[in-house]
Amino acid sequence: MNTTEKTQIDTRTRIIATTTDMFLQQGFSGTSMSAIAKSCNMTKASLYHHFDGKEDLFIACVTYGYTAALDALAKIADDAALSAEEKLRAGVGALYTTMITAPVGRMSPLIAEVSRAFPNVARSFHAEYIEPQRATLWRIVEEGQSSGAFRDFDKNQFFHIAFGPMVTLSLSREMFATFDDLDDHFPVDELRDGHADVLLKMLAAE
Amino acid sequence: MNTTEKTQIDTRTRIIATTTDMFLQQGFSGTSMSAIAKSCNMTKASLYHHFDGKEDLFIACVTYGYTAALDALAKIADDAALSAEEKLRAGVGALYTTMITAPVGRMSPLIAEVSRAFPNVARSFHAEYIEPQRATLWRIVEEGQSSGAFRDFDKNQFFHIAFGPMVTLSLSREMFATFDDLDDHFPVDELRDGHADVLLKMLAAE
DNA sequence: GTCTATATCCTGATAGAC
DNA sequence: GTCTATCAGGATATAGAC
Repeated sequence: MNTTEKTQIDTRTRIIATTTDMFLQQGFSGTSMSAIAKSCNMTKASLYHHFDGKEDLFIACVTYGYTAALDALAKIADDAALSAEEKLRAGVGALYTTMITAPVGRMSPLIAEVSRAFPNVARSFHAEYIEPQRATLWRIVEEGQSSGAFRDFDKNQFFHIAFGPMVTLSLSREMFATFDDLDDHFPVDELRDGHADVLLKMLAAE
Repeated sequence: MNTTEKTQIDTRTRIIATTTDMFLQQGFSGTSMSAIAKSCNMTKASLYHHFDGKEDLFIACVTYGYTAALDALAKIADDAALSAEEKLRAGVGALYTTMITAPVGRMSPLIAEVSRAFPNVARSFHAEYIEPQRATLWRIVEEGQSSGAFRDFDKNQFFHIAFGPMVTLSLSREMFATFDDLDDHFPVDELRDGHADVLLKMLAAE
């Protein structure tokens, strides 16, 4: 990799980081290309040199961090030292971290915002992020089932109860971000632990 | 009520219905006042005669149907012929209907979209819709607890597991509305019934 | 790769006649 | 209560020099 390529990548990454913050703060439509360029200390024309347009830039922001989030979950699923119950609890913890603090998770409401205008954004989000995540989590459940620790449970039903609360928590925290008592209303750690308890009890073999 | 007042209300209602559809289809920023006026077969100036501005119109759309949704749940909570378990199941059913099919529920992602620009929209949504809904549902739980049918359970924790899946389901269905196999991915009736089972088992006295 | 300058269009909102 | 006409500003995006 020569110097030019490295600089290109750094600039792109820098733009993505700045833009992600702005999208999360002000939404997709609320963030203009002019404002992004200004925050990146460059002109609009330069910005358009690095990204084809606003949609392209948005996709780059959403996609950035996909792999890190998926790898973290996969690592837990593959950890031979953990039991299925321990994996499930750790996996739920990792998912909460991703959804509440990582851009990928916090961007979900934004994806809903743009999904009608750019349906392919929603499609790729589903195919490249949602589905792999569900698949990895389900591997953990199946392992517990074959070892006799977990009972049979409908797959979609499990995802409904497993992902529902954490996605809603993320949405709520974005929605009520202006509340000064946000953590009293939505205490992440406490809700996460209680949620894991419910899931484990729900799956426990009789 | 004289004729003029009646006409005013009808026009307002007509605008609200049309606008709600457009907001749900294209988002808040994706729907312009010009487009709304055209869909209502009037000019922008006439539209501005009925509503102070876009924010005002949005609030009217979100608010429309509040009372109907809250009354439906309250009626179940007050039904003397039902046991706490039956009330909970019926209440969950009513909430699913509201969130999946009624504008109030489907608008949630939109409220997240505009909440940074108009924080008071989020505040009033929380105070006038979320809180009363939680309060009514919690009355049902408390009734079951005092009759000995339900065990003790942390309030926020319960809401986390109760509302999370249904809000996420609504969000997902808006997000992936362009999928042709939407009902295969997110079958409402099935997920609702399974969710109610989980909640009842979770609350069941030992 | 970054700049200045510009094109083109659309936005929310209003004034004032009827 | 509805209209025509218009405002001032901002949106995305591009052309072409350096």
